[in-house]
Amino acid sequence: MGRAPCCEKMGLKRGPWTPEEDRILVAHIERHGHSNWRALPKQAGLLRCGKSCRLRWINYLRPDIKRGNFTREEEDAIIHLHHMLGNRWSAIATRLPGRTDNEIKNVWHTHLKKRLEPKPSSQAPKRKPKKQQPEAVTLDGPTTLPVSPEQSLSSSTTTTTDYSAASSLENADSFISEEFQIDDIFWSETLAMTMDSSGSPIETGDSFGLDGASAPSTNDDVDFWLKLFMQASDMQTLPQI
DNA sequence: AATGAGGGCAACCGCCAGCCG
DNA sequence: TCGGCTGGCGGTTGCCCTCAT
Repeated sequence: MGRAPCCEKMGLKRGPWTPEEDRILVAHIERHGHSNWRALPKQAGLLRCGKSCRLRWINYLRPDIKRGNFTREEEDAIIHLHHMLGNRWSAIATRLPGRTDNEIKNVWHTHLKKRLEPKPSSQAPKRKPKKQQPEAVTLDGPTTLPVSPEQSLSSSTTTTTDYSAASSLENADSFISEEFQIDDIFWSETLAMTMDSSGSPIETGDSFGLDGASAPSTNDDVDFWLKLFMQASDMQTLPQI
């Protein structure tokens, strides 16, 4: 299975897109669609490779892209979905309408991963957050992970980073919006709903690591967590997750 | 005011899987 | 069945901006 070259390197522009290129790409896609990314730039008169066009469209120009800072709910959703799915950013993105895998990946690496890392108490951040919109959450602040006793579903296993981080986060004393707390009641109800017919909890497996290589071992596991999370979304009055 | 450090994010790179002739 | 082509994905890079000194 030979590998096609990404694009013809010669004569193709790289780097940031100009407003004019954006306009051309959007106009072309609106008129003709994007049935063939490879042929698209030539048809549209763009000196870009098809991959670049696709990326630009998907990550930036698509009309349904939601711009702006991630909300607390979205960040919590990412944390939770990442716990479920690992580094499957596209899968996570499908659960967050308007957000792209690239964006989620960036947010994870720049904000959320740090947030979950245990913070040495003696090391206060030296810099203020770069920018904050009014509705934006404090990126360095604590989060409200849906941690509960029922996480023994997987706590009997060798989960490491997330739970320690979660517990440290739980100990944080900064403001946490009550509205988005997921408490024991939630877990009791949700888990009760996800019992199988025999009344025993669905086996969740033990492979929800962070490295992607240890993603859920079966589709059933993923389905379980996705179902669980969607139910959580319904119950927590989340606007859209 | 200058400058170096660090963070954020758009874009690129390389691999993989599926489709099709 | 095989091999080429394409779209899609995750990892990584590098530029630009902000902040601390």
